[in-house]
Amino acid sequence: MSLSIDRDKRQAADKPTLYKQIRLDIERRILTGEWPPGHRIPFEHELMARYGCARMTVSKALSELAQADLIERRRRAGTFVRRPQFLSAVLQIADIRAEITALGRSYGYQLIQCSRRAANAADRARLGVRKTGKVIAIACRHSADDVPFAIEDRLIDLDAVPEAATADFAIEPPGTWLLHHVPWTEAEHSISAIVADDRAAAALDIAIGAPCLVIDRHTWRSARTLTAVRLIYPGESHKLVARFKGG
Amino acid sequence: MSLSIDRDKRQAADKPTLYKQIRLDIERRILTGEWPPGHRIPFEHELMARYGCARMTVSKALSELAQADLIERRRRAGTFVRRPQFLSAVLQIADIRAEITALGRSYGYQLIQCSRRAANAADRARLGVRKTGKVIAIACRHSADDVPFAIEDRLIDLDAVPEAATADFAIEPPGTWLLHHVPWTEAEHSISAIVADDRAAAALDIAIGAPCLVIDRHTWRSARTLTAVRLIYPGESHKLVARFKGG
DNA sequence: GGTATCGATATGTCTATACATATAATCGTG
DNA sequence: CACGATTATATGTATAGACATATCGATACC
Repeated sequence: MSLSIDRDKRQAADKPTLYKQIRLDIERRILTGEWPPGHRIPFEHELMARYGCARMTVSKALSELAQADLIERRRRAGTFVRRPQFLSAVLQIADIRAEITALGRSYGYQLIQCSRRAANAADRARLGVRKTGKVIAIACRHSADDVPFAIEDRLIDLDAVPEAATADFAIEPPGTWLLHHVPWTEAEHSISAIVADDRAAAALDIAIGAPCLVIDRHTWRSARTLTAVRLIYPGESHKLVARFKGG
Repeated sequence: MSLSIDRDKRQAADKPTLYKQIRLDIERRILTGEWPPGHRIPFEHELMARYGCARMTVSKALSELAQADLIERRRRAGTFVRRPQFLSAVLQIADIRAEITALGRSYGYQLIQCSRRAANAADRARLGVRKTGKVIAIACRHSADDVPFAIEDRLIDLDAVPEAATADFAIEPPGTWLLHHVPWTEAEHSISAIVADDRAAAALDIAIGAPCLVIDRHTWRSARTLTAVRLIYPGESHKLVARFKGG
């Protein structure tokens, strides 16, 4: 009673289970435009009949498609193909030490400067806080195979992260320490390009005026600022790569 | 370019069902580091006992976490916490026209050059294809409120996207046309920084040597290259912003 | 016309059970 | 010991049935 299902011919990788066949079949119809955005997908009981299976099985296929944001399910109304999504990229950025070691290169770290002070006006502006308080200001450099990889300029709000007072940033990079000790709930990246000034050029061993990629990252826990960091990478040697799926 | 970003929104007012509670509970333990990468999550039968439910219920929770790449499940061995993606941002990138108009600014578009030709060696390398075939090469400029916003340099594989031959890229930007006519399954971004050469400087009305942000985007449908595009933005006036949640 | 109620309906969650399948661990044999 | 065969086990898929829940539409009421 089950009717034949077109199999994806370009990859015969894993064994097709029924719910995966259903998922791929629907996915194909959506991606080819046969079922355009807004189209109502057949009801679960219709799909049960079409594929000759139990409702839980089609439900599993549809749930995965919903989790992948390809379709939208509404009680009583039915299941619908979602509006075309914008390109959506998952940018995965490990901390720098993990990133370099993951590449199989040796990681080097030099603390350039680390001071503890009462937040001045510039610090407060950068952290986006109003009250005065204590901060730690850190400048350091990361290198891969002894070649400068990035320089880091960081402020940590000591009132929000009091444990940071006990950390030794001469040994462990602040980014790594924070990731392992401080849970965060929100972050914001701002990526831009600058040309190297004399300080950056000297630290990165590049020419003044060379292009650099800049990541400004601000991290919060429940609306409370934890840290603000600026990372400067040589722009020609470094790339941020994001690979993703969409439809 | 203020590529806008928000992260998933639909977790807020969910009534806690059992499987969701289980999922959130495990998610929390992973994100707080209580269960670090490589840690073996309790077996399904242990979780059944802990939460007092059927195996299908914990299985559903674990399956969703596996689909989100937070955990890895191996038959006979168990379920393990994956190497965390420390920072992961969902960048939602509209095509440039939609982006500019969404900002309430007027969109302008100028086609600089458009030609159809047999792919030369450089084209094939850029598209990552072996066979010779026809391509469309396009250069154009996007502006917001009559200020240059970005320049675009694009190749379209005509064998993969034959419909592109009928499009009029003097009227509609190629990115917009593609987004509306060609479904894609995979894409890759590479973000880097360069300094403006004379051509970019002239087109963007900036100084030669000024920093620029570059996005190289490659798009596939089922392992078939569709298009490769390089977008160059003035680096000081535009930023890629990603805001997201995490743990 | 406007509004409150209520029933029908599609999805959402959960259970208990069954068998399939991949593979870590063990056992047996040369 | 080395190595192939066997077994135990955790996950993977599938089922039928039950009840929950959101909500569209119609009906009744003001």
